[in-house]
Amino acid sequence: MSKQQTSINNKYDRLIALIDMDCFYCQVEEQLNPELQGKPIAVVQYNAWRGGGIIAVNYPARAHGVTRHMRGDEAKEQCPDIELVKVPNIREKADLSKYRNAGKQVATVLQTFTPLLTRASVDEAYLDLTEQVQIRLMDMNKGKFSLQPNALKNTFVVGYDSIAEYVQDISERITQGTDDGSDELAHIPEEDRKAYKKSDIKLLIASSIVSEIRAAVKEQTGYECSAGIAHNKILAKLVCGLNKPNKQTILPLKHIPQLYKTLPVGKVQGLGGKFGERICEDLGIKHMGELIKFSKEELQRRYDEKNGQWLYNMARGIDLEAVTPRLVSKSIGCCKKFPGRNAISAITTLNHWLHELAKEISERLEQDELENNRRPKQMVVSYVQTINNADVSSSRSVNMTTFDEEKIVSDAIDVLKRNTEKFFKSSDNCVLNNPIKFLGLNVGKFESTDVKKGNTIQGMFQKTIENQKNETKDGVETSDKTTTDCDQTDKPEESNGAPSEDSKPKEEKKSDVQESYFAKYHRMQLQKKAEEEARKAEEERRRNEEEADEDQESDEENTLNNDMLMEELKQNNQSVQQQPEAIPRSESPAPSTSSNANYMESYAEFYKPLELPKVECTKCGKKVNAHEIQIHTDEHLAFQLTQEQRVEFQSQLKRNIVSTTPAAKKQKTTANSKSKSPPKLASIQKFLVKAGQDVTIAMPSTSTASNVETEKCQECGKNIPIVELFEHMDYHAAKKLQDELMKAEIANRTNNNTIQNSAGKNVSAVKGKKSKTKTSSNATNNGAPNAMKNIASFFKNT
DNA sequence: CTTGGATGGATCA
DNA sequence: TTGATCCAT
Repeated sequence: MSKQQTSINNKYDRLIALIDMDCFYCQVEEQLNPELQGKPIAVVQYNAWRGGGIIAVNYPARAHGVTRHMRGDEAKEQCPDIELVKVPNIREKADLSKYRNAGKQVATVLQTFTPLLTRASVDEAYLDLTEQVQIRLMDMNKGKFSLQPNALKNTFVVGYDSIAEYVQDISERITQGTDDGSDELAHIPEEDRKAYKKSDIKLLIASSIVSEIRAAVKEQTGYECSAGIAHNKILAKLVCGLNKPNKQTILPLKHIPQLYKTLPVGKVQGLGGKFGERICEDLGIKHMGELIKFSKEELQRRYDEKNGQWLYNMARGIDLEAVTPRLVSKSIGCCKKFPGRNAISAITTLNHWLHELAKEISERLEQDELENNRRPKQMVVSYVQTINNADVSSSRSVNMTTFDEEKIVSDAIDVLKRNTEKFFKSSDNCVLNNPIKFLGLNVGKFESTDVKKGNTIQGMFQKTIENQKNETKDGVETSDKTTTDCDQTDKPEESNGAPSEDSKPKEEKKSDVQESYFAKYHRMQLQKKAEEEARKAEEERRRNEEEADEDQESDEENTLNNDMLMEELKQNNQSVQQQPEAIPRSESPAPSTSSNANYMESYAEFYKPLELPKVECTKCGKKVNAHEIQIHTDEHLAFQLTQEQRVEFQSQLKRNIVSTTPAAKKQKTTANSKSKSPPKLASIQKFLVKAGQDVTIAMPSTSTASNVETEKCQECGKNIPIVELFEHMDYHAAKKLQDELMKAEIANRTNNNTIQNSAGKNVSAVKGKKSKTKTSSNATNNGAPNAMKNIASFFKNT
């Protein structure tokens, strides 16, 4: 099945963030060994040969010119002070479980903000924040939320010198009204204008949420990350890399062309390989911007319908791929290369390595089952052999029934024998006919072990919710009539100190219910730790031996006494490396984009369902589309869950609202006191009317059919059809923002603070033209509460 | 002497 | 569905 797509009509409606951990492995190591903090480090695996292969470099080291693709020794040359941290070996194989666990920890935090996230890799996740932005817009409207400087910290905007200019730009466009922006909008197709106009406000709000997310990640895990915020995945990913580390970048629609102008085609995800190269050659282009010249027909003719359509869209900054909720990987695998002479040629060697791989798989599966209640149905054995000097890769699958190591091994051997012609050398049935230079075991096709719910998405949601319920059981019970805004009573702040040093995953502490699960989990952790210790000792001993041995053959051969067999094979394998012709194959895949209808249906499951049966939410009483109820409930739960974690934020936020601006204070009190009574006409509106200025965002017309379900707008008292409520609230929120901005302008006259763009790291191509003078005082607003200022302080004096 | 190694996702015939 | 291949980090 093709990937889920959103409707082309929603192309500017979604708010997507990519969160990417900064040099993640290094951060993990630094946290594990605080002595390393601040020093240049790199993480290497297998440091026997030339200092080992670098798999991560921290920023101090990068400053010295150390990059990945270097060996440890080269890094030392570049940066003599560098600390090379070696990935531990388990069973003579690099063990990355540390990083997997750390990644899981991060994902756990991310999950509390939205269920709509895809874990893209161990250190990256896509989040769809569309609904959260809507909620926040409403909160803003109710005065429960206002943008604070902290929310804009470390934030960059493509095309602007600073976030301040961006905010100001938004402000100006709002106050100047629709007509003034028509220059800009003139090129925008009529049907897109509405979304286009709201884009910047929403991106800004999304960015403020991302700020909180990143702060929460930092607070709860100790890890720093960067983020990109845009209307789709690919652009979010793209801009995430623009400012690093520990920064986030917004991509406004308006500046996509500018960004594209000098953006090498290969930078776009999906175009980094052969397909991208082929495009550049075929079309004689280098930059994304040049792609816009080509018609959809031509692109489709050259590259097939799907790829052509996708390219056509991408050239316009459009990517419709949905963020599908997925927290756990679809497959679990491990593999190892046996390069050159190390190629496996003896059956005993093969057996040995299969056992090692099987052990790892089996262990990880056990763990996985505990955590995720699932078992794989299938195992894939993949291998690369050298057959008369050419590499041949193959893979075979077998059904999987048990995690038993022996069974896994024998199955693997079976498929190998079955599918490798003349498995053994004719002379000797101990020697493989074709040496194996790569071996991998991969399991997948998971099946839920939870018999009640299948492994349908619905079921998984259900289960997630149940887990969360259990974890919060002692906390918030149902029945309280809180809305999703979750206006909580202030709790005493508990200093959520630095992340604990102990290496146990955080999940453990989360709860004391579900004894058996955690007991089991804990036991496994301890056991694993013990085993690790033992292995470390063993490893240490062996390394010492190796170091004594000047002629560094690989560990494997030393361990296995099949040198003679190897020698025999060396003769045959005086390999000439052959460069396979770099002829582009047939259509390389690009992310799919068939613009067929009905993706809305699939996407809608997670986003905005159309008219369908409704059910009443037991928590807020709101009527929700039936198949949306789980997500809706999830939201409540997410808020409940994160209450403790976020109470600090929230109360801080409130204090700031109260303490910074009298106006904000007033807003807040009115918001609280009015409760149900029809709101007095918001002062903004009056102000606006008085000022005789147009509003950018016109009050959306509401349908008046009598049979639609409506809800009374808290702000203006009108009955608004539920389906239009979000949009309606947008309208108010936009005005609120405008109000904020105007107040800010006023305040600005007495307040000179500006926000400083911390580094000149902007992509040169996308630098804004306007470079207004900035005060050079590095007005940091970190930390100190009284340094927290209202958004007003972010305006420049012009 | 190994176009980095381990890992995961996705596409296509 | 399977196996080969590509892509990304």
